[in-house]
Amino acid sequence: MTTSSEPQAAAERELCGLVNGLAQQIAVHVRECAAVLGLTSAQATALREMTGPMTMRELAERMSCEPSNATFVVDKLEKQGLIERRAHPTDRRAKQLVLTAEGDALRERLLGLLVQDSPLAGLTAQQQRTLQGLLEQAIIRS
Amino acid sequence: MTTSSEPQAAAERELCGLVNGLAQQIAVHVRECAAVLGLTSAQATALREMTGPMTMRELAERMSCEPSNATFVVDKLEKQGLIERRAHPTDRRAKQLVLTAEGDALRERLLGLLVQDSPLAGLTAQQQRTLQGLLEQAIIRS
DNA sequence: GCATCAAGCTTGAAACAGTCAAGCTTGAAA
DNA sequence: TTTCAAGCTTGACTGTTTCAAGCTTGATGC
Repeated sequence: MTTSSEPQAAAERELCGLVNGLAQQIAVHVRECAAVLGLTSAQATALREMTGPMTMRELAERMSCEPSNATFVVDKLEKQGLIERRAHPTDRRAKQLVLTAEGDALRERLLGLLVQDSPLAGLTAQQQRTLQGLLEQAIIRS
Repeated sequence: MTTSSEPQAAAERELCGLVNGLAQQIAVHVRECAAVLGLTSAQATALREMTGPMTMRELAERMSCEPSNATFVVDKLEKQGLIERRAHPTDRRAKQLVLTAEGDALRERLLGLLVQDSPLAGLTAQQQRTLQGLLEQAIIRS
């Protein structure tokens, strides 16, 4: 049995479960916020990652999915008039994605909703800072 | 603009993004570990939650999904000979899910893989304990 | 200049995930 | 025993995601 001989592994398992639980709660939260604005989860993720003009590939990487998937999601956002595909200024192969005025406004509303009542609201400002530090370290390392 | 007048909100946004990033990394990690064993993410989640015999409903709750979805996933696991639907000892309506010997062995391998190279491996034991405390508080509150 | 290969994006097919409504069997309670 | 609720399954449907294939364009080497 690895259980009794390696308590460290057991602790990591438990922590892994906790992070998974939090991740799931956040996923639900994102879906709910997105639904309020008439978006799906994937669309909300795309909108959230659109911090500025970028190419399809960049967006796909930020969403950690295939470019073909990004194509699908951007299609939907474009149909809703939230995003535009423009010609890339220097690379004629690439598209430059730009949020429209409505897209930008909706993005602001989305970010507001995401913060509100988030699963992290139960932590104090100090605790949030601590958590942020740990997360940054964990993410950078991997 | 809420940005300049509310620095607190900006900090929460950043933290929210970090948690989302970690959640995504973990999702990718789970998928990769599952793929090594010939499983999908949902199948791996089900296997991970099978800490012992339980009903379909219990499993669905642990996976935080609908029972019909659990039916779908258990079907796949059953086809692979990893899990069995038995008659429930006291309630004839319910099924009792039990891992087969192969299912149990695969579960052990999965848990091992999940811990290995997890996005949390970059933290010390002490940091992991701190993180665990914060996550427990965040999850309980919401 | 031109051939070749790689990069960026799209398309179509397919699998997977997830919800919802409807239906069946069974348990529990009036 | 009648009625209602619980457990599970099925089927239809939507959304997500991946993969392979194909097109255009950029970059590299001859």
